[in-house]
Amino acid sequence: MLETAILGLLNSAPLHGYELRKRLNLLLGSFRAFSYGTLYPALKSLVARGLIETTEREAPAPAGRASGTRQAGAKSSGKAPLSGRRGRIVYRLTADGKEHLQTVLASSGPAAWEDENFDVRFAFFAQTDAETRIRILEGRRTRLTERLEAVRESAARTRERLDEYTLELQRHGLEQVEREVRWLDGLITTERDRALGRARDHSAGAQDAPAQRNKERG
Amino acid sequence: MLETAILGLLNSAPLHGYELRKRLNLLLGSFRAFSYGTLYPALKSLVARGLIETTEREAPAPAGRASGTRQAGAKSSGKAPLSGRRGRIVYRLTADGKEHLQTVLASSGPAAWEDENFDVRFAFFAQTDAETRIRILEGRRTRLTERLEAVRESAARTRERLDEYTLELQRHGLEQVEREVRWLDGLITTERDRALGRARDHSAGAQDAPAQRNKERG
DNA sequence: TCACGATGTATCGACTCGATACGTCGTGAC
DNA sequence: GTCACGACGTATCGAGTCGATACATCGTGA
Repeated sequence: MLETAILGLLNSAPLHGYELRKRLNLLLGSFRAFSYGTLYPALKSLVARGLIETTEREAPAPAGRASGTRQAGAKSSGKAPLSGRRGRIVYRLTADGKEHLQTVLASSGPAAWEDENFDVRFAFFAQTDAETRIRILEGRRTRLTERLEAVRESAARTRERLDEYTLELQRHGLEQVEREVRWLDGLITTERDRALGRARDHSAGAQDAPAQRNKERG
Repeated sequence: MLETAILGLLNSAPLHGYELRKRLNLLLGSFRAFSYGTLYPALKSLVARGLIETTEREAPAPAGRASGTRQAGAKSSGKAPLSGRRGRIVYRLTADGKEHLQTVLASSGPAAWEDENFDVRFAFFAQTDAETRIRILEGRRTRLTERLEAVRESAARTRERLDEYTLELQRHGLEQVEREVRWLDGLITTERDRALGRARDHSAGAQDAPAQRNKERG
């Protein structure tokens, strides 16, 4: 799923690795944080498969012996030769990459709503059509409800022999998941309303409020 | 941290791998789920370091050639020779293991409140003394507050160029962490009250209510 | 009788993280 | 002036982890 995130970000603008990682971790907020040990191999793989390409703008290396020991002395070549710091490697989507991204963003199978994928898919909902959005949200909701059920049942079978702290940990975990389900409910409702409003009456373009109208649901 | 969880569970009773994993995943609830690919190497390492030992009760292998190809034919040796299914490998804490576990449970350094350790430490709070519990809860709280601050600041610097869904994802992530902080607040309060009550007045043993009195703080 | 699922031990490949290395550049303390 | 420090920037390594899988036993029920 890192790959999808990379493609999604590069779809807006070409970026180099460092910036890519910053935006990635901003995008996913407090959910996940990818490290360079994950990012660079993924970039390499994407290049190898022709989905992205490197465009070495602002590279100070003249030609040949690119990453050699490059003797000191290039320091005096004036400051800011183009505009950036140093030879960064800027990545850009290829035509294949764009196509692949569209395919992925249009998919709404089980893979889209598993733990490790959902937040990335959600982050690019703006590039996903409404039907797919709803299907993914509903799939995610079902997935969480199932898990809730499994944990509850499993806990019911072994309740008596757990100490208070373990119990509290379980209670808190369940509560977090329940809250997540309610969050999804709000999003689904908003999406449905939007879809209906758009279909039924699209002349009065006033109530086009975005998806976070579900703030004050205690 | 898997190791601490294993030692903590084996401190109550000797267990075999399969049962250990079940309890592990019940213990950590919806937080984490360790797989066998993690569990068995960890067990092996613990045995090698002398913190746990195997006691092969209920083993059908007679002697020698223990894990050899064991020809079919042992099937007719009567059902339920002892009580269990098959030769399981039961693990048990050694004296060194008990000592090590006590040392770990008494520690309250930064390692105790990081993401990957906190829930395991919390799950064994019943075996941890009150002072350590409070220190870990407060450390965890500080950690989360710092992260909250960092994400908020980082988001403030780049707010304008994010679409509604990304924004909503961030908002939701922040809210989850805020809720976690409030949960910790409730636990810390409860722990402080308990410590005070125990010190000031320990004759009226009626109000010894456990730690989940913070349910209806919404 | 025999397929299936629960129980049980064990490993492999792929992925990810955190630490680290190496290097450039701007800034501010002294 | 210089030089330490931190931001920027690319890259890899070891350790830990997951999911899938393999293999084997046993009870149950079609």
